[in-house]
Amino acid sequence: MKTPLTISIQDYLKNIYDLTENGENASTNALAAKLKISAPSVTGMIKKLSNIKPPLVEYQKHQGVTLTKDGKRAALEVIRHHRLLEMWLVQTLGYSWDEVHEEAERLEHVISEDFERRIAAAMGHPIRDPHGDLIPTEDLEMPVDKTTPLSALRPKQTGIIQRVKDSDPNLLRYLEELCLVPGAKIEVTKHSPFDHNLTIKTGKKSIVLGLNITSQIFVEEEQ
Amino acid sequence: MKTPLTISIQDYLKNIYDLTENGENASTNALAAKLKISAPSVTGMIKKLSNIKPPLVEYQKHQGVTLTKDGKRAALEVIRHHRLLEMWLVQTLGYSWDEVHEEAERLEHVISEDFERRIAAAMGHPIRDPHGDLIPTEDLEMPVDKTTPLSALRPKQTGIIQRVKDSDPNLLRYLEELCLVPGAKIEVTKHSPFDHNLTIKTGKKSIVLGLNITSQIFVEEEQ
DNA sequence: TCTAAAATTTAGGCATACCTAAATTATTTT
DNA sequence: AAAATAATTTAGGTATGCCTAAATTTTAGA
Repeated sequence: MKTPLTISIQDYLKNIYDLTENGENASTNALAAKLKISAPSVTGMIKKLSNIKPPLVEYQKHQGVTLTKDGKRAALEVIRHHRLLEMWLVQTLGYSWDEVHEEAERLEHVISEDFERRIAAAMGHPIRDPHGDLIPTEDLEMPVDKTTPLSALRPKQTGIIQRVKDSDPNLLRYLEELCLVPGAKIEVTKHSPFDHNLTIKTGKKSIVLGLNITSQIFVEEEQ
Repeated sequence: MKTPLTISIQDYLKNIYDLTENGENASTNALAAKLKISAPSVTGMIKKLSNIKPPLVEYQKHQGVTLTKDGKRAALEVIRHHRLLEMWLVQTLGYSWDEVHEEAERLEHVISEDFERRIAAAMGHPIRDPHGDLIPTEDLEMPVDKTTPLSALRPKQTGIIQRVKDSDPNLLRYLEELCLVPGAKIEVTKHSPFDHNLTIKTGKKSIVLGLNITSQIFVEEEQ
């Protein structure tokens, strides 16, 4: 009997993908926090995912989990759905980039492969979603991200914003007001050594941004 | 504690709505057949739905169920989602009318009210879905259908196809080939009394249709 | 009207996916 | 290195929503 990829399982895989992108194992607690589920529940599901026929995760007690090839494919499928949907909602229904996440979060689990192909084609096979996150390709490869956190730039360096982490809708709304959105050209004009504040010039405006903001913005360096 | 409208419950309510549209109660077996679920499971769910705080169904043992006001509202909400989604999939993603049902069936349970409003507005608040089924209004009233089954028409009578029952995708594909789709003008030219076949003229073609087809097509009579 | 068939319900189970409390293992601090 | 703390797992439970088999009720036929 094949284990169906339930919505719960899809959510686990997607979040394990996120937590293991840096190369580390996903810890039980970190997963529990991301999924807003108790740690014992996570342990239970992890065990299950590591024991099904083609295992979806690699698990050693007390060591956290990583995705297997199969698990990674399944995770990228969900992530592709999510990011295509976000782009679709913004482009065709006028959602703003701070509103799309929740809607895509529910739709991602129920759309067909046919639907996925249709919206991808209708949008001309976009590379990034509205926040600039890279969209896994149709054959489920994750493109390599070559951007740098804005926080790493220093005065005189310039770049184009490619991506903003979409964790907080309020931050997104704030950045939109400041026109700090993907595509915007920026130049760092000042760096404050102790608080890590950066002064950014975008268009005609100059703005001072703290590290908790500049670490969420990723740019493609120019020159 | 509020009982959440789970996907299962939404499916029950929607199907009870269908089965009770004629004024009769929905029988356990009929519901089980429509939902493709065993009869005992249906009995169990029905009992639950009739016992929750504002009951969603009215139930008497061995008598079948009807929807309460609350149940009807919830059912119409799901049906509105379904029909708006079908229209939207056809209009914006090029789905054909025989393909949309399945996709809408899954999406209907997860879209937000915001999403509903956006697609309704984007399409100019359509009255009917691609099969001609009436779409419940935003305040969840079901418009009155004034169409007649094609099977009730007799020679010389003419009409415009408004609706085709969407139960069988193969029938839909067949009718599409014959251009018997909502909006098509037709004229009945012959009636065979014993087999109830009707000969229909549409455009330049004449077609003979059996009762199992003409009873699935609904027209607005002219003159 | 009585009986056979059909419809429905009761009884008892199962899988999924969550929970809390308690036990265990790992890590840090002193 | 022992003790304190943190992370994780085990144990035992719950709600949902489905199942089959058996009992019961209703309906319909002779």
